[in-house]
Amino acid sequence: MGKLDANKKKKRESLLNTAFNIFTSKGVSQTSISEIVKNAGVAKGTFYLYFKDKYDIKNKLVAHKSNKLFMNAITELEKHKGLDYHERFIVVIDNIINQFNENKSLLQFIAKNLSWGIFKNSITSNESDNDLNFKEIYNTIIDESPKKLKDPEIMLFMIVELVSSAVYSPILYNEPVSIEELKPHLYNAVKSIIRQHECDE
Amino acid sequence: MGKLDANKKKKRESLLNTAFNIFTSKGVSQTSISEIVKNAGVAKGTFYLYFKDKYDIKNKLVAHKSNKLFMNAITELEKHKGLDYHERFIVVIDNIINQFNENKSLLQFIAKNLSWGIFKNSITSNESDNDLNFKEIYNTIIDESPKKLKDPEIMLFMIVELVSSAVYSPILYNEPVSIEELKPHLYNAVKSIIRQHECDE
Amino acid sequence: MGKLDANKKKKRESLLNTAFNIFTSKGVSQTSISEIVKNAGVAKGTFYLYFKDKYDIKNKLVAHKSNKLFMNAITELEKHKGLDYHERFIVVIDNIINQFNENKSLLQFIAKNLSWGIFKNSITSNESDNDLNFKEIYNTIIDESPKKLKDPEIMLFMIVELVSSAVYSPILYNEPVSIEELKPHLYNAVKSIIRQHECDE
Amino acid sequence: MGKLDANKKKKRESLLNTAFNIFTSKGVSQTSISEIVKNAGVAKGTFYLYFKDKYDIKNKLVAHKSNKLFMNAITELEKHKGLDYHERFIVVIDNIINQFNENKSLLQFIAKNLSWGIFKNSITSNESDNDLNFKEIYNTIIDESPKKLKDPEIMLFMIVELVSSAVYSPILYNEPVSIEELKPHLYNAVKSIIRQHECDE
DNA sequence: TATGAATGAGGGTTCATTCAT
DNA sequence: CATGAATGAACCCTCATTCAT
Repeated sequence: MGKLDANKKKKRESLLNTAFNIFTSKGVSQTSISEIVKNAGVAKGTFYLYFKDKYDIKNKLVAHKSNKLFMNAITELEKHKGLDYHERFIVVIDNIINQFNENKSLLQFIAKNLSWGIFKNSITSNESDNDLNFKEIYNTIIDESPKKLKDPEIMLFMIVELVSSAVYSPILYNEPVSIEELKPHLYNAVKSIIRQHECDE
Repeated sequence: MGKLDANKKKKRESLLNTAFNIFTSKGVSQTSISEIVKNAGVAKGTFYLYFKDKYDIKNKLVAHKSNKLFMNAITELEKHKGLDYHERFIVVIDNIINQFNENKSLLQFIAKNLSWGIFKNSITSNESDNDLNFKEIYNTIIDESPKKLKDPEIMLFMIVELVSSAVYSPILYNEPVSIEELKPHLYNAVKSIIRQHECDE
Repeated sequence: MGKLDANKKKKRESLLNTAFNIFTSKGVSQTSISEIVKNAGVAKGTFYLYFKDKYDIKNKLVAHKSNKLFMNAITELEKHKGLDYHERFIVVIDNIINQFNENKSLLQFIAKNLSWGIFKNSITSNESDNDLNFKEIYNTIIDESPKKLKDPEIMLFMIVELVSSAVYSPILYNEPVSIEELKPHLYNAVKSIIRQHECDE
Repeated sequence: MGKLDANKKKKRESLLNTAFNIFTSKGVSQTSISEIVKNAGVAKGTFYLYFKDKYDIKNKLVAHKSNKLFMNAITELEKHKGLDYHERFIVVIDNIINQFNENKSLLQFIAKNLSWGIFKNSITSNESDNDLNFKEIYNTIIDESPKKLKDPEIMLFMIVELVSSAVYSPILYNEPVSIEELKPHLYNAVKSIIRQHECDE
């Protein structure tokens, strides 16, 4: 890679990082492109060499950040091969919650976009950025189950919605309880949702 | 009430109704005050006699609309005195879901604000608008239970989050399934969350 | 008319006059709205209260200025009731040429728009600004002729094109001759065009 | 000519052709250099190796295109040696009109610049492009006349202005009549202008 | 109270031009 | 010669807010 290409990459990265920081600190709609470029240390016109507009950079950030989020969770999962199905489920959820807990601005940024929409988009979209194959993950989760699952998609949907929605307030405001206090209840709820979708033989 | 007062009230109502319609059709951040007053048929300056800015009117609308939402659900609940505790819970949830289903722009408008935040705000805030006493409702729900509940607030929190999050996509996009298909699964999940919080004697 | 309305009119006039001056001194496409409002002594936003964009104000100026041009010529014509048809024709043309000669920036501004296009637009358009009825003038010119005219519209078209095109360079640059030197030749040419369209009986 | 020189010439030609196409399709002021180079398939910096700015390339195009226009007309004229003076005049005019009629974007592009200005510029300027000697043509036209002409320059001026102005609307919009309907009237007008400048002996 | 003309800061975007490669 | 990434001034336009009426 030549010096020029490296420089281009640096500029793009700088814009992405700066945009992420400002987006998380004051919201996307309150952020202006002027502010992004000023903080990124590039000229206004440069922004338009890399992104179409504010929403283009936002979408690329959402895709990029959530991709990393799931990648990390999958990596963690591979360390727990021995666990049973229900527990492996919890490992993934727990890892994601912990990532959010350690990086609250990440939570704030993708909270509104996470949940089912992201699964859908991630599976269908084929961004070059997107090196994670959600379809495969999805199938792996479903197929791994030792018992046959009734309506596995609905089950997964409800779990994703419950978790993504319920972690927000505890992590950010300790309301109504801290995330650590919530965890056992939440994981019990998840397990009971799974159990309800398992066919009895 | 004098004629003048009536006129005042009419202007305020007109602004609120118009703002709600435009907010739901094109989003809050895309709506300008100019557009609201033009459609409401009042002068620009008049807006500032009743509201501080766009976000003031938005917040008042959220409070007002969600208040009405719960009022309707409580009214419905009173028609089902005979049912047992779990079923009465479902009656409330079902009623709210149905309201959203029949008024999708309402869902879109308060979806992002509903969930636990609204309970909290509604309980603490003392808007003159706000004639519903959430605290009382909350206590009623908890106390009504025949069995003693462990951590009733966490239970309620998880139910509110699960329901408010999970209805959005099915109602608006039939994704991953229609709201009618989702309902039985969702209500089972709710019931099992309740069951987990009931103390065995 | 109240003080407010008077003020509004003054602002609008100021914008029109300023725009005309800048347009004629450096061309429409080289003129920015910023420059117009700065010289007119009003705020940028004010421009948009009165005009849609730069081309809106340009069109209104063209219509307004050419209207005045023809009005003056017609007024002059009424002083020469006794003259014969050909001479009355020349009176109108001569008057318009003299107006241009005394107001060279006017010539520069509407030269590109004058000619047949303006007749057409003026006849069809119904601007409230436009208090001159071109259709009527056109008919008057045609009907006044003592001899029957063949293809009167084509005759008029050629005269308008010849005159509007031929005066530009002599008035502005004295090229290839001064306008006064050109006049006799031009008027002879006009008369011979008319003569060719008169039916011999 | 070396391969490199050929390549240079090719780039320049590509820029000229592309610019002409875009200029005629959307107007000079609406065309950006970015668009020209993108369509010409060269880099942005390359434009500045050949032309000073947008108006430089425009002027070179006008000179080039009108030069070709007259060259073609002269070539045609040489096929009609036997005709008399008036008819040879008409042959030139007719040929130019036909060229415009077959290439309407050419008309649109040079219409505003054609007329007397082009004669003047073409005679005086000594562009390397400009291999046609207008001065010579001009003299030939004047000298060819069998009768002595009064003020031949004014005569030529009026003819050029009349023709160049009158063909625009008929060719592009068939207004007020088609160019074919206009031709006989126009040629009669031209002939009568010539006749008026011929000295009777 | 109610009005709406006026404001001007600040938004997004374009583009001619430069210059290191 | 040729490139195209980078620049930043300048563009058009919107809009929340004010204030004289």
